[in-house]
Amino acid sequence: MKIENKIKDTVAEAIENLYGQKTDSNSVQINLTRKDQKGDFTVVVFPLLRISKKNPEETGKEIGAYLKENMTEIAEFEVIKGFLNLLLSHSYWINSLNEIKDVEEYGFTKTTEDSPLTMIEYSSPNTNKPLHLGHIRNNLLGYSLSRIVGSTGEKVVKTNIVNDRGIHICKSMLAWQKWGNGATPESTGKKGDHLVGDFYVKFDQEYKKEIAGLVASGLSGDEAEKQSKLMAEAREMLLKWEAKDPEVYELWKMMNDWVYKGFNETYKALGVDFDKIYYESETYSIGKEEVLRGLEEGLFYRKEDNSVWADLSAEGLDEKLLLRSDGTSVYMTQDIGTAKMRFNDYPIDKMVYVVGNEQIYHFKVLSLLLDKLGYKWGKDLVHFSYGMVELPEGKMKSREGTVVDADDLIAEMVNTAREMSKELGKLDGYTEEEAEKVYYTIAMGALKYFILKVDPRKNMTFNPKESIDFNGNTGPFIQYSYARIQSVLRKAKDKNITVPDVLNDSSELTEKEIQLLKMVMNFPNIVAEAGKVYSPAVIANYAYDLAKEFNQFYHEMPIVFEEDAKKREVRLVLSEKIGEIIRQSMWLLGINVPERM
RNA sequence: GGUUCCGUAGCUUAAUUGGAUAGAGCACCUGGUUACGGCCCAGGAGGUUGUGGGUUCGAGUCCCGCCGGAAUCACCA
Repeated sequence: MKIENKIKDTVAEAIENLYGQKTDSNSVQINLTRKDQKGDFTVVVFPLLRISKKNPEETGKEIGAYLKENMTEIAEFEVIKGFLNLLLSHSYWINSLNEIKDVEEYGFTKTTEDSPLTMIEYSSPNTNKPLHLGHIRNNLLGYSLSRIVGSTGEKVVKTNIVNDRGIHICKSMLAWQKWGNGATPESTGKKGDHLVGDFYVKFDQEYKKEIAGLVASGLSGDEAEKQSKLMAEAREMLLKWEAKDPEVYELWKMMNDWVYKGFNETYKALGVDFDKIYYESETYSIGKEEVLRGLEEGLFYRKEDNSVWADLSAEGLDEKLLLRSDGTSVYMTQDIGTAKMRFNDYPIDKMVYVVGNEQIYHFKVLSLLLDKLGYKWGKDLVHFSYGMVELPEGKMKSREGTVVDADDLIAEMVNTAREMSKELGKLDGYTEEEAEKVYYTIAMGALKYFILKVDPRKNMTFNPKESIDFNGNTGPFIQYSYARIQSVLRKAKDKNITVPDVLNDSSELTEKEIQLLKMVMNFPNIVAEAGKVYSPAVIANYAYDLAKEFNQFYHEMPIVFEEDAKKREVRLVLSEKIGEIIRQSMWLLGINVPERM
């Protein structure tokens, strides 16, 4: 049994014995003791005064005395201002370490056949431009979430919905036809997604020129947009695409393939992957069918102009368009279709959408619609929304060219990591290839950690320079701490120091060692917490605290050079376990740790 | 204007879900350490937790009103 629960039970028992009233042990409030106070666990006595009818000091003392009497684990207690602080014995801590030291994947819950299945959708790119910093946040959050949820005992399916159709893609295609001169990724040496993105930009430029010309000839802005020939051509192309016009369709396939190749490179560099990819071009027609089914069942209604709507005013929302008057589908229709396909493919218990917070309203509506259409997870689907990524210079705006390209950013991070590592020269003896791998690990650790450590809901500012710092609350600092532990363990091995299977529980522990053990044993709670609130940031902050605490310990006392064998053994086992937990924590964030750096 | 989210030190952020004196990092200033690795330690400065009320033994956290910022409210995706 977990010690927290044992304390709770015993407190309940104490109350019954002392004051003659039964209490639910779950209502007993217990926390880890604040760092600046003596003690390990704290029982909050205020809520118990109602029962004891005595002052906080007295109540705390009576309960404390009872606990000490009845629990061998408790060595001392102290009551301060209504808080009962309990100090556990050294042998308790060493025995706890004995219990967990050989447990693999400590803190993770294994999935079984009957585990619930959660599907996590993330990434969801458009195929008309390359990925940028905003997508990076999405991908990292989604991937980390899938690992966290998967470690709390749930089955996870990672999925991606690719927005591979629509007017925006026709714009790129049209620009390529008009001004591309047959350019291909091979002929230009450009990554496919970048090449297509260039034509998307080209379209926008030419379109603006055309509008400016029309306005100069005396039209108003609105009229000019209506009269634009370019836009008309793009729309015409979309209609041809929907009609599967062979020429348009082939062009669409070819350009999308270029983009996918490019995306796959970026995904690989980011270290993310998917179990199942859906394409909007395959789901939008299913969405239409679903909407028509809903229409037949009287869930939706048709307006005079033939468009189809859902009335959500009873739920406090507006009317929502589901099919245009010309019968074509909108964003919502496609998401309904995708949901249906997924539901057919997997026995989904819970659906999580990792999508930016600008779409909160959309997902509120989607949830209601899916519920109406009879999907059991529709009502409580989770829209994991996150804030924007900004730069120190200000907001990213694609029109103003201040977007940070994902590939550029990754390359820049690797360069910085290489320069810094070379200066420090700890990789002497590594081959070039091995060293490159380490640079990459550090670069991605910096990038990923910096983005994942902040509360997802908040808008964040990405500062490349700060993120790759080796000190402070950064990924490389944690990676460094891990590498340092491995270095200590190697040293122990060199000196032929071994540890017994079971540590002797009679040795004394220092404050620092106990503090570290407490943190180690709190790891399972942290994982559970992160899974519950869907927050990689919880893991990130924990990993940092643990690394920092270890570094203090490392500084304060010798490990390998400790003369007393019993002490040395405890410290080695503790160090090894902390190394494992740092590795696991970083793994949950999708970050690798190097043996040396 | 309606709805939703956010507001903590110069900057980036945390706070065990309502608990003790709001805790870190970066940057800045003193000093000390630096056996296993760049670490680390002590101290200084920096906070009316946007603001005013309310609930509570107890509020950064819950409720209400303001102020500021963001997003959204399309036959765009």
